[in-house]
Amino acid sequence: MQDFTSMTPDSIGEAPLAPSDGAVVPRRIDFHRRATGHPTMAEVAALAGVSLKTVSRVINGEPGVQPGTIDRVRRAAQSVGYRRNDAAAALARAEPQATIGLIIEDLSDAFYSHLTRGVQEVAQTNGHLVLLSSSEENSDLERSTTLALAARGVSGMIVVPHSDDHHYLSDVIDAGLSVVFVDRPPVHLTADCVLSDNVEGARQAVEYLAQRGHRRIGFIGNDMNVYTSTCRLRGYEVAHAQAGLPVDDSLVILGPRTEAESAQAMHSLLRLPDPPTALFTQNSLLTLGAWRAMRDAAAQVALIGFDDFGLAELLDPPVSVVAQDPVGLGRQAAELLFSRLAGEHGDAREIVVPTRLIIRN
Amino acid sequence: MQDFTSMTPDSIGEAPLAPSDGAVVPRRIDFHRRATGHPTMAEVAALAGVSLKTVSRVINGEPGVQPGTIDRVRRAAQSVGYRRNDAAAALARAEPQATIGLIIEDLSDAFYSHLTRGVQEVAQTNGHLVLLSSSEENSDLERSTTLALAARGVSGMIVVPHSDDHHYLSDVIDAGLSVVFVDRPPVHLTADCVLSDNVEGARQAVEYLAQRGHRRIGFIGNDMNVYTSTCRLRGYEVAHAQAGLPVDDSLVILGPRTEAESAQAMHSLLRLPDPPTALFTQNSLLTLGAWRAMRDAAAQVALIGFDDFGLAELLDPPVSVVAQDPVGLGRQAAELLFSRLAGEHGDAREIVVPTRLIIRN
DNA sequence: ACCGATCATGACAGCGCTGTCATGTAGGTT
DNA sequence: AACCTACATGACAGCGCTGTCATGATCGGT
Repeated sequence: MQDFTSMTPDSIGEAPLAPSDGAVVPRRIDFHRRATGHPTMAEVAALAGVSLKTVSRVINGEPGVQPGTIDRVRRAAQSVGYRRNDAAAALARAEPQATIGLIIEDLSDAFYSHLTRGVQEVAQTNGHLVLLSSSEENSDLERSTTLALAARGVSGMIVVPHSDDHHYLSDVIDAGLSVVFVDRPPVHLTADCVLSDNVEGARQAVEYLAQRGHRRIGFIGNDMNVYTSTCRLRGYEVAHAQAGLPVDDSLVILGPRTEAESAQAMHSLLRLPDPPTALFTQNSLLTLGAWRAMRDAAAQVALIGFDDFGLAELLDPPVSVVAQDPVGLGRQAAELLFSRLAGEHGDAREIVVPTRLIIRN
Repeated sequence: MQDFTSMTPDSIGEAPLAPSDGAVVPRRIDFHRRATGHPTMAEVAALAGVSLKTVSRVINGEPGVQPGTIDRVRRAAQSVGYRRNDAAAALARAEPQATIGLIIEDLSDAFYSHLTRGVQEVAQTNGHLVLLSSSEENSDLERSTTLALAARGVSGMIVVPHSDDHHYLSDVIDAGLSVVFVDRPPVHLTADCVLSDNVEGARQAVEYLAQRGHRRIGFIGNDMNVYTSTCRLRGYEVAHAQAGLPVDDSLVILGPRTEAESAQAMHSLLRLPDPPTALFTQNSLLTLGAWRAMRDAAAQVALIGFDDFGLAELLDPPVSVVAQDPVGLGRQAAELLFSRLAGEHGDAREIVVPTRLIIRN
């Protein structure tokens, strides 16, 4: 402490000025520094009159440095606004940076943004940052973006997969990178994944309708290339089987992807000689389309949609839903990932997050 | 090409096995490699029988390598699943990684998730990834998270500021890091920023109401600590002035932050001896609260809310709004940031993104 | 007063990669 | 044949940092 005051002025004044032995002295060093912007540990060390390693010790809170020295280094660091270069630190430690990658389809979709929030939350508690990337429902982009994340040195990643084949990921996984899939399982690859209970959620909804006496229950869903569609249709079928109801194929419409297409599908259902008295829709877009069609036709059809959406309760009539828990999905996926990062080995796990039937009326 | 086939077998078989000069040979190297996971350029080089630098040339597509060599290196890289360590590359180049930071308050808010999408889009086109961080409306967190991003070596960052003082950022900015503020301007700091046209948007809405003959127009808004509140209230006042209407303070309620509080505020307005015939609300949460209160009271009050929200048109009655363009805000902010990164200097710029009055009825 | 133990500190190599410069080789010129 | 000019390739230092080990100083014990 006491030699701090007597020492600092010298070291401060001296070290940074040093060059005095020639005219061709590379001022480049100084110049270079400006390019990167940040001051380095070496500069702090020179300022504080200690070795680089001692600065490293202080910055990282390692023990075995005298209080006086700590103080001196801290002040020097303060005075030049030093901040550690995490990338370099990670490199030297031969470990990945505290960052996890997240690949989703479309952030403007509420489902994904909530999922992202869940991931972000858990990442933050674990002192990690989230490197975000959007696949825009494009398989090539998903692939390249995934590999880009891997190259960026993330510790692990969470993927909402879109492409049909995640084989390309096995290299990355073999190389020690943990990957957790969420919302849909990986294809051609076994890996951790976190899913909504699609079959059961759909089953419950349709069961509810059946219990209320409905015998003709329609289904509007995407085409069967989408994993969730398949599951939710299965739930619909299971519920029928359990209720002893036959599935009438004319009530099952697969294909619509937009709200308008769904509305059209609903109109065609309503025009049937023996139209459905209830309807189950497979996602919120389709739900909304069907709802519109019902409203326009002033039809009295009981509706339950998969996936909740804002204001569903404020519509007239309000919309009952099978609510997923996107934030929970994200959280669980992140927690699973961090448990892997913490060294938990063992077989790939599949976590199923329950859904909740919300009847609004 | 032709010497490739004759050469590969040798080099492949030989190089990795090399150690044969002692018993104490550090197998640790091999061990270490497994820890990081990824193979390195050195390994690819050994495999291909070339120098590390040549591998670097091939991987980075630098010119001046013979086609045959390129091929050999490519195959070697393929065979071990090589992927470059971007962090190390960035370090060696003494430049930041191709990553921009984004700090927002809450991803589960549609406004922010759309904004994020805009940023993400532009980042992707520019070959950058987005490092996401949430401030959770907590100033300390905003501060620490911002500095964490800076330490992570982002090229620049986009901030939706929450804290009242961004002075702490000036160090970072001085160090050469570009920062763009979005949705709200920086405080105690001049820097680039991208804003919605809050005053004008609000003014237009209130002007519209006034033109429709309304003389008593209410206002429900947050307290005045929030930048956007201030602006939107100003727009309300300006419209009154232009229409020659007095502002009746009993019609202006500041403070509500939740939907319920807004509903309460609306109820109290309706109980006034001379209640408003129209209402302007300052954000979608407050809009919804007021709408609920109006519906519950079966009151006939013309409503325009700032900020659009999903399904506003499906409500009964539908809700007119001043729509912002959150994706556009994000895009513009990112574009401004990239123009800075591209070397565009000059004074701090302020970009104002227009709003759009959407009358639904 | 001597010796090993304890402690604070520093020197140095190396993380995985790139920039710079040196080296060696093949081809063309006189 | 001697020379110069590309050109392909490699050796080496260094980006900013950390781990390991060495060094010198300080201390108590006998």
